[in-house]
Amino acid sequence: MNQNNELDKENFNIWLIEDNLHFRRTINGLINHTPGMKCTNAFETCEEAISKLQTEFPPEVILLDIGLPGMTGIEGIEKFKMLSPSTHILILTIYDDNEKVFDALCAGASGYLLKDSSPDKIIGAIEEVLSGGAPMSMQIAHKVLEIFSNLKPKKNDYGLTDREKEILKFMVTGLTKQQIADQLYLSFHTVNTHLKNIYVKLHVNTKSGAITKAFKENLI
Amino acid sequence: MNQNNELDKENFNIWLIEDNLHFRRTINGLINHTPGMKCTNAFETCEEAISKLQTEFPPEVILLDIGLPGMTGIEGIEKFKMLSPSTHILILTIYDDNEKVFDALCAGASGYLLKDSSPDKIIGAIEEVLSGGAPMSMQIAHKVLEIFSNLKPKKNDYGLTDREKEILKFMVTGLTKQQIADQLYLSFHTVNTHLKNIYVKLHVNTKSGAITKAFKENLI
DNA sequence: ATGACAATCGCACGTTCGTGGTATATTCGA
DNA sequence: TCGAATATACCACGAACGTGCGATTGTCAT
Repeated sequence: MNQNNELDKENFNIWLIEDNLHFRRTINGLINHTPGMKCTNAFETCEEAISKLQTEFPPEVILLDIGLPGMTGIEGIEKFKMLSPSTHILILTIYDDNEKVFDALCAGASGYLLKDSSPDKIIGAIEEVLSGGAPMSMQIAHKVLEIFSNLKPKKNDYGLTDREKEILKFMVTGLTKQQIADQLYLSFHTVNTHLKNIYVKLHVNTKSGAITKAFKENLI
Repeated sequence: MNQNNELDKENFNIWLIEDNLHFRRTINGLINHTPGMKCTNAFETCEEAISKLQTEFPPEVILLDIGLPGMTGIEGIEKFKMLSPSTHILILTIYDDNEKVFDALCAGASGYLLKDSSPDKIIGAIEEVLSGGAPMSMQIAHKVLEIFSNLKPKKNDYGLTDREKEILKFMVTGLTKQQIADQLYLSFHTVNTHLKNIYVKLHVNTKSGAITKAFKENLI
């Protein structure tokens, strides 16, 4: 164990989860014909892989399809990441809709490949994951940045003044009017007035409404 | 204009914004020695580039440094995107901290390269951007996915029951207890009790606090 | 079948909020 | 220099909230 010759040989264990038999065999063969990699397990479902995790050491990389029968790949990612956080999960799927991509990456996937990727790309992606990268198909990378740019609406601040924004921030922390007044060395009445003005500008009439709007429209 | 021979020749205009003279010259030369690309302008600051945009047609791609004197690259991205939404902005910088990466991509950058990228990679990235991709250095891609996985804490739901989560959702919409009761065909007292229990579980004691927590911890 | 939990309903009391007013000082651009 | 906007402050009253006590019903696993 001390003389770890696995690392010297760079013989990495890779698991494959893919319900399509043909594709499973193809990828399996591809990996096993690559020096330094070994596909030690190939499953049809996440459930099988998870039960195997109880008895075997986790692999360095799991190649995972998303559209699986039974447990969906997204749920699978979360499970795997719980059972073996250091295992890299590389998505290999036909799905490229924003929702799936977003969910998979949020769940902790280390990369996302589309199934039209060439064998070279797939092997390259595994290597990239092993060296700390985050391989993505071109389309996926594009989608990822798209998601980012939609992440910050940051549009109109409804004409809130600086003071009003400041008070809004305090509101969000859950303070009462009196507590906000104390924090800012103001009179209760002043804070009260500011709140009234904020409500008008945000078209709400409760603290709750103001807070919800603040979060949804990135006013804070 | 109809016989658009620019596209046939694939002669793409590229602008460069970079305050380091040496680097600017290097990249400039690199681009101009690549068939199909032309670095038609090289600036030291975003301000210069923006004023040029008033009189010249925007380029297909802008290579942009982030650590600039005057207007920061992030602000620059927003300005460029406003003036010419179709122009791709490719970040080329030494900065790789999460904050900068996140802000740049949210602002609308189409790619993010680190300055230690090889000339090949830089040219390749420009080509990738032009063909609808989103090139990123390996480290950046990794950070991007890291940001994603931190995006959804989605951890403990504080043991809220289904009913409590449902009521929490209504709370977020700004309804009063009585209104929530009406919506769910419940007594005011029932809703009141649920709120009390929610407060205990979330460790808050106001609607505002519950809503804030709901947003911050993705309970909704 | 017994206990734990969830969901429902009730009352009372003090606190906080939302809203209708009014009013003054300061700042700042037209 | 003269409004307009902003920040500040005050009062009063009904509505809504937060919290202390209850209680009954059903489910579900031990």
